Amino acid sequence: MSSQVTLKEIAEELGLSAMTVSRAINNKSNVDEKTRERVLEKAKSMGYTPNHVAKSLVSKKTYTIGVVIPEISHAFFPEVVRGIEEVTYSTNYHLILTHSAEQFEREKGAINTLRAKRVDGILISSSQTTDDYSFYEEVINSGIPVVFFDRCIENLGASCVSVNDKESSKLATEHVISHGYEKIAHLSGPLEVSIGRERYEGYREALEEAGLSVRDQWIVQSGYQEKGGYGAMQKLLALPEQERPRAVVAVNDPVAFGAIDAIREHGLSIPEDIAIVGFTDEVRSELVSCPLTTIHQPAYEVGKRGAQKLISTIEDDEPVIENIEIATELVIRKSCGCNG
Amino acid sequence: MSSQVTLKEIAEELGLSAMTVSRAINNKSNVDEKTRERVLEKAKSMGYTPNHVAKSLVSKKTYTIGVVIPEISHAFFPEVVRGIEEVTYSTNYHLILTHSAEQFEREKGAINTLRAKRVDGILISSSQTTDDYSFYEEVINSGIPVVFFDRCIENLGASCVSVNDKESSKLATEHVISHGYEKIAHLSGPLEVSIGRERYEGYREALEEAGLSVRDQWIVQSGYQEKGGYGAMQKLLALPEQERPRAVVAVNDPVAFGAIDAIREHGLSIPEDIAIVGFTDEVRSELVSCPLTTIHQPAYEVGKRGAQKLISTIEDDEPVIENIEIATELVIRKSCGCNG
DNA sequence: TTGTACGCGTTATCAA
DNA sequence: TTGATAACGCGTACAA
Repeated sequence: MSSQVTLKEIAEELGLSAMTVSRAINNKSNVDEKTRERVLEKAKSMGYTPNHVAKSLVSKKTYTIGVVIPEISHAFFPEVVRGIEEVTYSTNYHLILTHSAEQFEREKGAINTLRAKRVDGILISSSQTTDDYSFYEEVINSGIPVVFFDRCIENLGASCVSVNDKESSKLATEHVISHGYEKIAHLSGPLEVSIGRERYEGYREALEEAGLSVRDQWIVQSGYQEKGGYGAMQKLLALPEQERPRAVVAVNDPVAFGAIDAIREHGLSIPEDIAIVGFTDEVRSELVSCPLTTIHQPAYEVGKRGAQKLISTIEDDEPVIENIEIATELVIRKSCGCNG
Repeated sequence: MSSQVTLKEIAEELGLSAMTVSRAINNKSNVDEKTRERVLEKAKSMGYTPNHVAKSLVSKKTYTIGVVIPEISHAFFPEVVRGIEEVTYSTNYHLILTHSAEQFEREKGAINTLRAKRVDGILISSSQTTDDYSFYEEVINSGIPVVFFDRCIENLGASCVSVNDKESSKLATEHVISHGYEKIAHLSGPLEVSIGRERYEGYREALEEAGLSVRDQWIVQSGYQEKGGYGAMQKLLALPEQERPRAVVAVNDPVAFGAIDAIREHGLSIPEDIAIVGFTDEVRSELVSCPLTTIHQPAYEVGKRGAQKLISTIEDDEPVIENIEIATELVIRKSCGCNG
């Protein structure tokens, strides 16, 4: 923060008070037109830039929101950020981007610093290692507007924007079932986080309603990353052949890709030996050698709605807390063996 | 910015002065141990969060840097942001992300607000519609540390982190030439922006050194996006058949993808009828139906080095201004017809 | 060890 | 229309 021209300096140059200069620059009505012109000219020639830090100190408003993202590498999130950015841009807010790398400690640190920076609100997608809800409760109770997106913690008094995870997961699973598969495994996220739990429940419900057995050994925690998917799939492949699943419902696309690697390394092919469906529909999904059947998640829309909800929570006198669900779409490609 | 607990309030509760509380919280040595404990406990129970806005006003330091990105949708940039974030995280800075959508006016607005927010420095990748260097000059002369990345404006007194664009482009072009192609077109970025100009020059030099003619009609401005590549390629395809190029060097991968669409729609195939090389090596490049030969640009590294350079510019007493070039790699796939 | 005074750049308020 | 004063929350410099 290099030393900058201040209102006072402009005032001295002009033989005015800082207050008048302030008024002129902020287009207040009660300034003589000539005075205003003199001030504006001088301000320009001196290279004046208003100091928002000082403004924020008195106004208690920073026009900045914090965004907490668990994994920048997951292609879903940059799209979300694009949606957020579009909204903040048009509403004159700015966005501080933080990244928890799926570590709750890092996430807590980020949130605390965002609070210290007095952002006007925070958009959070919680990390997969989240376990301490009381932290969120404190944050929310402190009065700072919070909106969760994608990975939500509900019933904490904060709004939430996500897709209809459970239904979507159920739909994907039903799709697999309807094509005759019976031995269906699930690579799941941590069940503490909304998307992990809901997608698991969708999978489970689909199986139960179809009268298929839900076997514990077919439900393996994979986390949300490729590596986790790879490892989890290896566990499934290590099962005796007759106990091995014939289809896999993955919690998201990266996990599905990891699983696909494991399946191939095992000498099996997709979808002939094992069918697989994902959840996200990221860039790679339609391009990989066996295009992935998956749930299309409108990332941009999630970001946009999340940002809109946060900003209305910030600005409205009596903000409504709500869970917003955004519709997904089942995209049928080849990996489920139901098509082409 | 909800109303928050202040040092003064804690002090009143405890019958101390705000100063003592401040010292206790900031771990200064000259505080009685018992007092410190009382303060810390009270601060915690009252939910105190330090106010960085007030701190920044005094210290003239925000521990925040601004990042200006031309196009979030281009997969290169989220990777860059990941690199930046890694550095800011480990150095205790934060990152305000702005997006110019390739519009210079929007970029100027973003930079001005970042200055008003008193960020400690700005990382800029300029938009393709940039035409007014005097704006950058003013910004840099105002004393705020600036580092350009990827799309650089040189000789303005700011450091720059980019890949060796000219050499890389030359290398890619030479590769095409070495496989017998002679009619080689270039889909170029705006020549005002460093990468546009340098990649063009690399292309041109390669042709000249090989004794091939550089024909104006084979050099078409495409911008940096898919759509631009599509349109530019259509112009080339509209040429009389014998004047039509047999190979295309695209300024980046998105443009190459756009061009590929145009070529296919024209009923031609790649690489048989027209060969093409890109520049970026983004996620999709190896996955598309005809994998793209391209220059691998280490995006994460660019972000990391850019952030490091910016932060050292901020913190060093006598910062060195330099152009940092990061090495690329030619990745040979199928689209150039030279392989597999 | 603790406290007081002052300033950071700005604006709200009241007075001239 | 303009100006003086105080306040926002904190830390430096000095005094007690």
